[in-house]
Amino acid sequence: MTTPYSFEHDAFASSLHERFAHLGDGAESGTTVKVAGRVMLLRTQGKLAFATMRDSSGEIQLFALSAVTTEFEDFVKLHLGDWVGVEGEVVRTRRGELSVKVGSWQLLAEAKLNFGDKWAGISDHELRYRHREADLWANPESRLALTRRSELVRSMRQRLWERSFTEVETPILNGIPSGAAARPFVTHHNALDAEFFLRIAPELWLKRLVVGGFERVFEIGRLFRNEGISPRHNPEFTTLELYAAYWDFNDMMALTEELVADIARDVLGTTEVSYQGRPFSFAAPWPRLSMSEITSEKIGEEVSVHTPESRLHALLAERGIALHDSWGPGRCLSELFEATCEADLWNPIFITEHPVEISPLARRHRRDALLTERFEAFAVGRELANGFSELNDPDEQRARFEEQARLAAAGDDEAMTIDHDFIKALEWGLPPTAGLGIGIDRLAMLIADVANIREVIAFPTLKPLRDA
RNA sequence: GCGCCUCUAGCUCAACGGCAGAGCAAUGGACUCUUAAUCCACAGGUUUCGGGUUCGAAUCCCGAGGGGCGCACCA
Repeated sequence: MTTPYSFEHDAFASSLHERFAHLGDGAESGTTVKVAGRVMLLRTQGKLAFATMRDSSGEIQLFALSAVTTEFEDFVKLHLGDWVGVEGEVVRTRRGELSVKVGSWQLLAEAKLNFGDKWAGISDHELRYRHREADLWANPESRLALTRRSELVRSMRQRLWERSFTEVETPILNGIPSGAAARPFVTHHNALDAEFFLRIAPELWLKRLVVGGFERVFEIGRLFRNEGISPRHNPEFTTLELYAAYWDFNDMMALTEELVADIARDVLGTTEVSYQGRPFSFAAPWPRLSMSEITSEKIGEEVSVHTPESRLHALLAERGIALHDSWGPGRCLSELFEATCEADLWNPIFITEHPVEISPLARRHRRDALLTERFEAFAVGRELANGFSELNDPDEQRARFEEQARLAAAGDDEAMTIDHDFIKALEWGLPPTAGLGIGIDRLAMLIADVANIREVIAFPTLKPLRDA
């Protein structure tokens, strides 16, 4: 069967429900519209037929009558899932359902596969993720989650543009993986006969743009980390990273909480929501506690990077955490925090003043040289954002990289690689600058109220099927 | 990478050591206001794959593969 190359439609389901809300039962509007979408349900009744048609906006009933509808015999043979274009009058049936009384209609495309049980939909996770196109039609909440994500990103861009940030794009193929501590994916460029790494963070490139004079830049883009997959981890994921010249980490925390609360209001209309059945608030300001403060409070004794290492080791041992040779007091404190506090941080909170030992790109704290002016925002027990006053001293950055190289030599396969081009950039002068990173997928999970990161990724990474 | 759970018709699920079933979808038919329409009829399967135990395996055991959850890694 030949189907048309185009169909000119002039109405959406949801707009019809708005425009004709006051049309009485059994009344005819006198208005003819053209709508298009997929047949989701079909009820035939002799010389009448009722179809529920869904488009991107919602659903509208199609009311076909043998006396009115062209090719009525074919209409009643439509399959669930078929795409149709319909021209007809807007009416409300005697039973009160707003409908398009089908005059002429066209089959736009046939669905040769069905979309699952018309009541239960598709619940098999594997089928849903491998064939999201079917999931999206069978399960409206799947489409809603991806729509929320789209609205989130749109809001984020608008809110950053409003604040004079410039959106940029930086390389995904990198000669060295830099800007974070993570295992990279490796690929190969044939013509250059060179090894490339998919980026694990855009951080160093973005700071080079600040050196170049972009005082406020941001990038929303895909990162790739060669790590385990879990309900909260996809190997490719999306982050916002931004940098603002002349700001410090306090300024950046203020932006973070405002930005996220604004996004919640833009997308959901409120900052007060629930996540997985539990109340949750995006409202700013968010509490601020240093890593040392919250950990001390939690374990009931004062701990910090100045605590004797023997005591830190004992506290770790009490909690069954295996100590690694390379861990100094900073790493020990961080491990203690993660083990005792992180999972309980439900509403957004800033944890600040991370040890310099675990923050090779952050500037030393102005009041304590063992700490940095860094913050992480946590929500629902997970890290939501990370930011700091940027280290802008090239000599110290070189020394920090060299320390990372020592860790790598000692067997830490996630220690940062030394980036000489970045050090050179700092030698041209990076003004005082603060940076921020927010995991878009993680934030989308909160906004969409879903438990698995795959729900907010259209096509999440799955193990390829292979022949036995 | 490790542990636990899981895989039955296109979809949602039964059967849990004794003939592999239902609803929906599909197919044929009835029906002029349906709402997961209803009714009648018909069809649909190497029970993910490969071994094993047994008189007999969807069911028990071993292995492989996919998926879910937890741990590890991490955001």
